[in-house]
Amino acid sequence: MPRSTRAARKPDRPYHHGNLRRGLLDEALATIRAEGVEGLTLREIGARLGVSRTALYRHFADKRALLAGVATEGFRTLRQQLVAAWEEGGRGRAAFESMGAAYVRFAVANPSHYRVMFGGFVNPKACEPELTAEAAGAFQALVDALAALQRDAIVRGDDTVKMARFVWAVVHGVAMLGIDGQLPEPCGVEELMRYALERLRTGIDAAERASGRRRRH
Amino acid sequence: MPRSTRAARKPDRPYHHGNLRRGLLDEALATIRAEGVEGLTLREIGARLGVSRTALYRHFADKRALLAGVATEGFRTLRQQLVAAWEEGGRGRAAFESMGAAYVRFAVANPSHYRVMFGGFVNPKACEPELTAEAAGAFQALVDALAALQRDAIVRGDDTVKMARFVWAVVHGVAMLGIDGQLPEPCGVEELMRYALERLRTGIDAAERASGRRRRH
DNA sequence: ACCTGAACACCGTTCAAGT
DNA sequence: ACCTGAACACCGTTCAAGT
Repeated sequence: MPRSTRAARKPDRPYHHGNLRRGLLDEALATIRAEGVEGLTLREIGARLGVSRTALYRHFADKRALLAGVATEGFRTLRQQLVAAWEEGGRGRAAFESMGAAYVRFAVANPSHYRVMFGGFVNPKACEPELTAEAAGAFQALVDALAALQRDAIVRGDDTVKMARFVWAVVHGVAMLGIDGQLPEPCGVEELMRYALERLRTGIDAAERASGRRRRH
Repeated sequence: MPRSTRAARKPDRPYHHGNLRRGLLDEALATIRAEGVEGLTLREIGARLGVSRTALYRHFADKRALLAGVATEGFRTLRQQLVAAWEEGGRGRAAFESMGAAYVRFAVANPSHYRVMFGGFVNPKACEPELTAEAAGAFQALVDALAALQRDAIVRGDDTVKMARFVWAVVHGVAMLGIDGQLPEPCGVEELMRYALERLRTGIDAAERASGRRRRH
């Protein structure tokens, strides 16, 4: 009876499944979220979608390519959350720190997904251009924000990319240790992030630079 | 003919292989180093040691336990290199920065080993007490050094563990990004580490604290 | 105590065949 | 074009049996 909803469309495609690629990515992410990367099997996600276990190979070269797809979407979501934090925070220093908090929050809220993005399951050699582009996009959000702060002389005038990589390393380090369970109370991931932002601030403030220069001579 | 070298010992142990546990750990690490963690198979390391592929289960509960053993030895080596850098550097601020460099150098020189230690292959729940202890020992080297710097009023008087975790996050973040190939030139892992140490310094110097306080009011 | 060999239940991937 | 089903070469792990 719901046949009528299809009547207006093109002639029945006997095998379709709407968008199998989309379904595979969603199901893979759901499984990873629930059981971790090591719990992901192509056979089970095929079964869960009511599809042969080899149907996947029409949409992905192999399992690694599927994981690369999951990682790609992770970088996209991360970038969106970073940009949202930056803009909603008012594009100033407070907004920048809000970005850092958002970064760590994403990682802690999606530990398995984050691990797919950074755990070495996908190598960033040029093989996956979409993944490379999306990862670069997320990093660019950080660079853009930092450049804006530099324009207003809020942070040091160092090489922007270098400074951005440093900030990235800090939040990535906090996130990774948190995910690994290496930050038991007291001083869990949230308190450490708060502290890291404080230390980061006095480490990159433009005002600090002048007084640092003066003291050193 | 080399039978005589065994004559002086206890009666022949027909199955021995010296210390199979030791051999398994060495062979596992060699394989991981050469082919990555995902290239490690119990069958092959058994074959390489001229031993049945189930002999391993006399010494390790399962594959995870073997990996935990490899990780444990990684933390031991890391601690030794950190302590060596600290002591040979003269136990001062320069020595502390030398420790940071040694940390990143270890990770970059042994990427696959480092990933076994931090890649989520072993979970730090109380299941592996030896691993937990060795990881804590490596971290303690950092805490001890920081405490010494605090005693000489070289760095801020903040909670030592919190400060140590922050420094750990920084070097861990730099190391991880470097291993993942996320730090292409310019500004590779070495230059970033140099920059990170600079920013870290003006972030934790005791002198900075006073001037920071003054400026804020 | 330590090791073996066969067996079990799984896996990713290939490929000829179907619609 | 897209999907299937059988088959292949692998895997970690168990367990009764050997010495």
